[in-house]
Amino acid sequence: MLQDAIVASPKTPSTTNHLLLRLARKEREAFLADCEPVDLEFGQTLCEPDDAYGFAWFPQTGFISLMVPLTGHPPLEVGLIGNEGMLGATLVLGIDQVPMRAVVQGTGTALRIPVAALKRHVASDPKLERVLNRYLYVLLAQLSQTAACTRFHEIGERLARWLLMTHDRAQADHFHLTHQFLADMLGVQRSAITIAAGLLKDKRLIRYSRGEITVLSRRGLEAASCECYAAVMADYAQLMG
Amino acid sequence: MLQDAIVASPKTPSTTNHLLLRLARKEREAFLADCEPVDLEFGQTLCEPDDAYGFAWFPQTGFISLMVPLTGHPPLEVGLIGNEGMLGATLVLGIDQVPMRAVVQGTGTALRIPVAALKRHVASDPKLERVLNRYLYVLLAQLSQTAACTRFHEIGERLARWLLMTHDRAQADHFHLTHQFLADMLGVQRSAITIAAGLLKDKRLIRYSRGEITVLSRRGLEAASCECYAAVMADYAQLMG
DNA sequence: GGCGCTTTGTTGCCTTGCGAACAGAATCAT
DNA sequence: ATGATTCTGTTCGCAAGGCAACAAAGCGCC
Repeated sequence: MLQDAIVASPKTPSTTNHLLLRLARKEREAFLADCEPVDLEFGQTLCEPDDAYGFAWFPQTGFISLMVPLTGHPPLEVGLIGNEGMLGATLVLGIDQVPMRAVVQGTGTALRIPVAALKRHVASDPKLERVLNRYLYVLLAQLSQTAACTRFHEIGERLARWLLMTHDRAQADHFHLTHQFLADMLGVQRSAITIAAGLLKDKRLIRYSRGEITVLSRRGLEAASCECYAAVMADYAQLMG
Repeated sequence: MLQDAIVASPKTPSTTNHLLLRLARKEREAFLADCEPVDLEFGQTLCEPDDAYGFAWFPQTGFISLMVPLTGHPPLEVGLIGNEGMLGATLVLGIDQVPMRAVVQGTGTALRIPVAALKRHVASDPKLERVLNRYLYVLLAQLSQTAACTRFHEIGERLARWLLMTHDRAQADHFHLTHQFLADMLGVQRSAITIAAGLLKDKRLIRYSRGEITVLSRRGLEAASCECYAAVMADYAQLMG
């Protein structure tokens, strides 16, 4: 999978990022020529709130969490970005920063493009602008949905939703996540995750051991998750196609 | 105050909306010529999630809540729009809808402009585009902050924050809000509001009786509120101010 | 003045989930 | 092997806030 992303002839670099795949061939190639493949390493912080961006990132196989830090509390995850999206969507607004912290959450690769180059491409390719605009809208929808979800839905439902989102972005049935890590993402106690995960395990929806989680039944997880998973997917499908 | 908004010579209509006040005089006049003053009535629903917009609204003295409905739960408020902002910021992305419900929450007036006219002005006035882009960014910041706030902060802090936000937008020390209404906004029990409001009353920060709330000490409310009030204000000031 | 509606005050029970602590199991380094 | 570390399972007490019910007070309407 990593191969798909970076092994390509110099003339026609390819990508697995869904946003970039929407561009016309010619513009995509021009865009990719300005990109640089980089490794995303688990735990790496790509930016802090109000940091100026130097680059935008288009994940290929890795994925990135958007987190809101509050003093005196663990940071809360409010968005997840994989190869269906990008980090830096607000650049299309002409604002070179983001109000959140971005942390690599799944090791893998991404394409990185300097802000100036991105802006140049946006100015010259209406289709690119359109794609980024739409993605920004989806991000907005995701944020608002997540706000309500975090308030009202129970840990088990939220865990199932989160596993599904990760499953989509990991592009594999199997990924590394400890209970502690999940607790941090959802903003809950570690022991609450152990209990909720234990229930999912009992229902044979997932298997796990020492941080290695395997999804056994997507369908089951979808039934166990709150409506928010489907809602966000529907928004994405409606706008991005 | 209502007078400011709608009494103006036909040649130079004026506005109290901060976004529109940022436009150059000539463009503002052209913009206002396409606007229609409308009354916002408490409780009125301006749009539902995924509705197509017919208009964008620029509040002058009224204000509007953005709410996320979840099945089986009361809808949760995630954003508040007064004369510092607008309803329909996503139009600048070329998307004629919003992922949330918009409900009038403070009776007053707004300027309403048809979507097509707004787009025409955005295309011809880079300053307008810039203002709307920046406002959209602020909205994004507000959403993410609110998501974390709703998760972690206590009812008393959130109530104080919410009263401050309303105070700013009501442009008066006095407004109509029952405990039940506050409970719906914050997504909590009515009796929890009675208790939290009782504490603020004991501290002489507010006074209230049968839905009529008076702010006695902004400073005190700021101290009683969580960091989120200041954070959102700072974002707004940094980008718009 | 009396009736009824709305708003606020208060109480008690219950659930969820937090905080903290500890035990066992798997993995890793030496 | 053996000890250290990391991860998972489990427990207990506790606090915040949900849920429900009801009392009292203010206000408007006849």
